[in-house]
Amino acid sequence: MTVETNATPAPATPSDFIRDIVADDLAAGRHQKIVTRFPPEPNGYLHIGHAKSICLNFGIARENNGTCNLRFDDTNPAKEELEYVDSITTDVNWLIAGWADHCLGVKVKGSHPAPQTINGRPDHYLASIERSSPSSQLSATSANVEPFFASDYFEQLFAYALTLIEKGKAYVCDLNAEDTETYRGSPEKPGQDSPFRNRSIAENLDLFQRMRAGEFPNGARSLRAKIDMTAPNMWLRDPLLYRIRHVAHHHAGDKWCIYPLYDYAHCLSDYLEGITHSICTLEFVDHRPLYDWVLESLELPRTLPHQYEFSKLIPGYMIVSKRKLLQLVTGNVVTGWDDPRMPTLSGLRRRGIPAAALRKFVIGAGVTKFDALTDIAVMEHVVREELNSLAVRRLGVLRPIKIILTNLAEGEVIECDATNNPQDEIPTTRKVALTREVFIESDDFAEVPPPKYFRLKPGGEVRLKYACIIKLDEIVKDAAGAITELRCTADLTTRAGGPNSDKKVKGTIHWVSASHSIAAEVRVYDRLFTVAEPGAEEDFMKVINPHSLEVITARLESSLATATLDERFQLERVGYFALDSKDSAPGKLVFNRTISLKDTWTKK
RNA sequence: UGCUCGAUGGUGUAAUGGUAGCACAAGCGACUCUGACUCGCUUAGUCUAGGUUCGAUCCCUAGUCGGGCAGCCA
Repeated sequence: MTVETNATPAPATPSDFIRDIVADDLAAGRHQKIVTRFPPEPNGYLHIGHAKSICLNFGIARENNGTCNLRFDDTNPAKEELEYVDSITTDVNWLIAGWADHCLGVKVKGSHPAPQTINGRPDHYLASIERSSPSSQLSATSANVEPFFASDYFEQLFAYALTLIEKGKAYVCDLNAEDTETYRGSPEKPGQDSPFRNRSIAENLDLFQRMRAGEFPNGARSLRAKIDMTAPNMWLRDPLLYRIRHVAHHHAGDKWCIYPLYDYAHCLSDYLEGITHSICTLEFVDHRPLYDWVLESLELPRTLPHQYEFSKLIPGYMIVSKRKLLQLVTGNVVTGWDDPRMPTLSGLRRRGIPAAALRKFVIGAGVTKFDALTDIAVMEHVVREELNSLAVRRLGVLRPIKIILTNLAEGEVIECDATNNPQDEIPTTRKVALTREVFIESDDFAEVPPPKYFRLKPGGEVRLKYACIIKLDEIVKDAAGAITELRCTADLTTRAGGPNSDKKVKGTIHWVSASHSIAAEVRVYDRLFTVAEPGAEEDFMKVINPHSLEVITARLESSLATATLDERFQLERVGYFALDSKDSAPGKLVFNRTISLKDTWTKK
C-alpha cells in the first residue's frame, strides 16, 4: 500500500449544500433511504428551469440509491389540464432516460395511500413501486403504472383537515376574499383575527363537512389554519387550507367541490409518499414554517420530510416565466410551446439538443441560494461538446454559389472518401461525388477578400474537403453585374492518394456536387432576445430578436436523403443539425440547426 | 422599510479557521484536408468597516447592495 497522494481527484458527483444535508442525514441514520420528488403543477410546459429541479431531485436520488417520485401537484383544477400531464410526463422521461430512469418513483395505477399502523398509531402511506432489479425498466408511461398525483390524496387530506379542526387548529371562515385580505394586514402592520376564528369545534366540523357536500357557493367559506394573525411572516396569518371550487378535476373527476391549497397539500403529499427531502426554489422560504406547522400539528407517526430551497436557474437571453412564455405563443412570436427557439424542454428537444447536454448544463450551473444569471455560452459549450462526439459529419451548403470545374467533363463523377466522424476511435468513411458543377458556401468566396482570408479569392487556391485543390480562374457575372458562377480548375493530383496530396493550402472548404445533392429546408436559429436578461426588461416583447429564425433552402450531400429523426449531423464547418420532428417528411426534409460551430474567425 | 435569504475574477461555482481552485468567456500560441476539435500559455476575484485569532473567503457585530414574501395560484 502506498501513502495517499496529494492529488485530489475530481468528485464523481457534484457537491452542494443540499447534498451535504442529505449526506449528514444519512450518516446520522435519520433515513434508511432517500426519497425526493419532482412536483410540477400540470398547468403548462416544462422549461429549462424545471430541468435544474429535475436533475437535482433525480440526481440526489441516484447518488444515494434512492427514489425520486414524479408527482403532479394538481390541487387547482381551474388551471390544470390533462394535456400538460402528458407533456410533462414525456419531458421528464426524456430528460432522465439512461441516467436516472431507474430511480423514477411511480405507483400502481389507481392506488391511494393505504392505512397502516406505526408504533400502535394509525398512519397512511403510499410508496413507489419497488423494482425487482435495479435495471428493470419502468417508466411513467408503462402499463398499469402512473405518476403520483396530489389529487389522489384528497380523501386523506380531508381526513387530516378534520383532525386539525378537532385539535382546534383550523376553523371555517366566512370572510370573503376581499375581507380576508383586509384582515390579514400588511408586512408592517399586524393582521386582525377573523370574527369566525373562535367557532366551536363542533360547528367547524359541521360546516366543513357541508362545504364538502356542496352546500355553499364558490368563495362563501374557507377552511383556515389557526396560527397567529400578528405573525411577522404573512404566511402564518391564518392561511387558507381549503377553498370552495365547484369545478371538475382532470384527475379526480367531479367528486370534489372543495380543493386544498398548496401549503396544506404539499407537505402532506410529501409525508404520505415518505419523501425525506422536499426541495423547492427560494420563493418558498417564507412558506417553510407553515410546511412544518401543518405536519407538526397533526402529530404524525413517521419521520417528517423537510423542505430545502435553492436558487432557480436563469439562463441568459431566455425567458422562463410561464406567463411570458405563453405570451410568445399566443402572440405568434413563436409557432408553439415546442418551437425550437423556446426554452421549453419540448422546444429544446425539437431543436436537437441532447438530453445529456441539457443535464450537464443544469448540473454544472450548481446549487446555491444566490440569484445567478447563467451565461448561455456555458450551455452552448456543453451542447457542442456532446454533439461533437455524437454527430456524423456531412457536407452541406447553406447559401450556394456555383462553381464550374472546367477541366472535368460533363457527367464525369469522381468518388471521394469522406470521414464520418474523426472523433470515433476507428473512423469510417463514405463516398461523396465530385462532378463538374459543384456548390460552395457563398461566404467562402470573396471577390475583394478581407485581410487573412483563407478561402477562395481571385487567382487563389483552396481545397475542396475530401476532394482536391481548385484554383479560381474566372468570375462570371450577368448583365446586372451579379455573380452567376465561378470557373475553376481542379488539380486532381492533390487528391487523397495522389502525388500531390500533401500539398498545403491555407483554406479547406465544404462543397456538394450540383447533380449529386438534394435540396432541403434548413431552419437557422438565433437567440430569441437581443438582451441577456429579457425577463428584467420593462417590456420583454420589445427586445425580441427579429432574426431569430431564418429559413433557407440548402444543398446537402445526397446521403442525407435517408436521415432519421434520432440522428445528429454536423454539416462540416457549418454547425450541428437534426431533423425537425414535426415538419420534416421523407422527400421533403426539414432540418433544424441546433447550434453553429464555434467561430473564432468571423467575429474578429 | 415588517420578515426572510444572499454577496468569491467578465459569468457561474469550489475551498469552513491555514497555498483562493475549477469551468465557461476573453487573449496569445501550436496543430489542422472543419478558422471546428485537441493541446499549451496568459489575463482576472473574496462587498465595506470593525472585532475574535498566531492566522479570517470562512466565526461575531454593524453597515452597504441585491433577491423573495401581503392569491381563495403553485
